[in-house]
Amino acid sequence: MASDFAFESLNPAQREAVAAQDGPVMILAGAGTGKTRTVTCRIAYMLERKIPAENILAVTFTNKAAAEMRERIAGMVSKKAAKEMTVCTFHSLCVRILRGGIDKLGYKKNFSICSGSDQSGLMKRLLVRMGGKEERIKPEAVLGAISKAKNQGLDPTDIEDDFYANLAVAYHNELRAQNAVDFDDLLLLGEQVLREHADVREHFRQLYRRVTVDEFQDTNALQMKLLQQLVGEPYHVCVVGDDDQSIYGWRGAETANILEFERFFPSPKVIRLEENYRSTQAVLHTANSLIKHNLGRREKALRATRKDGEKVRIVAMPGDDEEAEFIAEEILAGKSAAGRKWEDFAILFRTNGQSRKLEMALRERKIPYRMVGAQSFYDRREVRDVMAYAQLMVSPDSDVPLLRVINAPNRGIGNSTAVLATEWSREHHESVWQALCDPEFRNELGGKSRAAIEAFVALISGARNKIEIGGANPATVLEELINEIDYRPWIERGCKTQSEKDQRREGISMTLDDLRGSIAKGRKLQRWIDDCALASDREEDDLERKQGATLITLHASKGLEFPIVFLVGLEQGFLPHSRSVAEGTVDEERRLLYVGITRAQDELTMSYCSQRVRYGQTMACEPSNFITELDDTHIDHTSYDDLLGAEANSDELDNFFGNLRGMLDEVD
DNA sequence: GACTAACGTTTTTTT
DNA sequence: AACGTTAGTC
Repeated sequence: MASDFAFESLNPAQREAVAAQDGPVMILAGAGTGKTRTVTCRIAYMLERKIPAENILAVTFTNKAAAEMRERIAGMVSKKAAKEMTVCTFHSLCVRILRGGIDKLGYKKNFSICSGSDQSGLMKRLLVRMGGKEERIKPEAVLGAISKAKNQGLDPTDIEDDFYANLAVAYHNELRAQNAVDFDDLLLLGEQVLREHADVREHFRQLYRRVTVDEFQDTNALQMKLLQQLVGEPYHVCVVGDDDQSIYGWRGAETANILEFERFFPSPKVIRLEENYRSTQAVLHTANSLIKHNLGRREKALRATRKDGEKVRIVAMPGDDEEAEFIAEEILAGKSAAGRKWEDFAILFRTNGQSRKLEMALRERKIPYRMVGAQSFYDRREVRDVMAYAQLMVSPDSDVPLLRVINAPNRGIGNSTAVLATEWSREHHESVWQALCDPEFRNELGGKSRAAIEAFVALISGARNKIEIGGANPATVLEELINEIDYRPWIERGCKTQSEKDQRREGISMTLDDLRGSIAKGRKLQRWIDDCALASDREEDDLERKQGATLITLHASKGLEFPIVFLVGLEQGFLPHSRSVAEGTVDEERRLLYVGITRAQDELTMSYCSQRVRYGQTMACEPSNFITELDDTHIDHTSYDDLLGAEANSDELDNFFGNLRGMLDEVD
């Protein structure tokens, strides 16, 4: 037997999971049952058994989760082994597969990945071209429909709405012409190349002999197909998940994958982890009483290993201002009275828009906090622009980045010229870049535009030559280019506040530094661009560096835990969200709340408001129906007013609520 | 083509 | 309330 680094600290079910190394394995791991620990131990044990690290693949849901898992394994076994394993998302796995074999599908190997605002920009142009502008269709709506179809394994031309189907075709052709793919194409083409090319398939099956898939409840039909291609006999595949925590149905996730796993991978060993180590009995009981209301789930007996603990509080708030103030004061009080760290507190909400008042309340009290989510770093304008220039260094024929920066900063190539160039490129079946280089096209233009275009072409070509012919460091070349075009002054001119300016400047330098670091590690420019496109993860370093209370959406909170949790906005329309009510997906909202509740280790406070400001207007709110579904055994129902009255005797709080009243009066 | 002012829209969740 | 888009002006 191996030197059991962890065996003795595991419970019997966890031990069984670690020991079950061969053939298909399904681990059904309820919230807080030590899932990550079990999975990392299981992989560490593989390494212990001298399975070569390069044969191990672990697929996670986010890049951050991948980094974490790798780190934890590194802590248990050798750093070297952890480095040699493949731990990544389905999407980055597919990039890996496609960088080697996409030419088999008729793409050039230097394909680019179109994501985020570039994708919306492309769709927006298509809407204009195809006359969908009058109907005020949102590009994101079309992209969403296309994405959904692709992930369900449908052809986008099958989309019900004819106009959408046409747009889907145009969108696909456009990407195809640019040798570009979107996120969904990565999976689609990855699966296709494995399915159609036995040599590629065998290569990867030989390479990844041991596959683990985390957060399996969030995989969709397409990812399941991919997994089937990737895993051959004798099916050393392990999936880990919890159907109660499936919250990505809107992205095509199918809990059916959990139920159907055994159909694809015969007679799997099924192991249940049901002992919850995270939460108090009060929290867990409350969570269980809620999730019970979902039909068609795998019944689970989640057992608390901890004592009852503090009662769960449900607080009725007059409005969202009071809610924010109350929580901020609670954090302040909890920090000093109970000796908690800022990091012990988390505030969970349904939509990103709900964070603003909370942020303000925290900032007023100088409570440090970190916002997880919100706008992705990589979708910030200046970052996108810099990356677009980087991409032009690699492949100037990519229209999307080219059109993005053709006039950023302003260089005298306005919209009308850009449209002319695009049309010319379409007529001549070439890229926009090629059109710009074409003397015939230039002759069509006025002298001013022509000179501007010639300068632009010279700029990009010059930079490309420095890298390709001169062998210069791409990071240096890009930095010089950014300086040469006076990008910084231009972007700063559009800023209203100083902090905005600082932010932009920081974004630019962080991007350039990141590239420099990546190049220093010996990576190619293309690789860096790929990593950025896939890492829609937030500023990871920033996240780890920054200390403080956590503000986070319910979705992003999955997999995390906090000693003290505030869950706000339990109102009809927010939780469940009105859209989910309309679409008949309230079950998923219930799971979302379940995920939120089970994040709490020691204390949980949920709140709802009678009114809330939306679109600058005050609106009345009803308490969420979910509240009535909860079992009250461990719940303390109170209201803002109750707490005001009850705490009136306490000196330190007296002041606070006095102040609060004062503020309210001012508002009124 | 660039800049400004008025207008209208917005808020689900993310690889 | 705040942001992005659009129309109108120089």
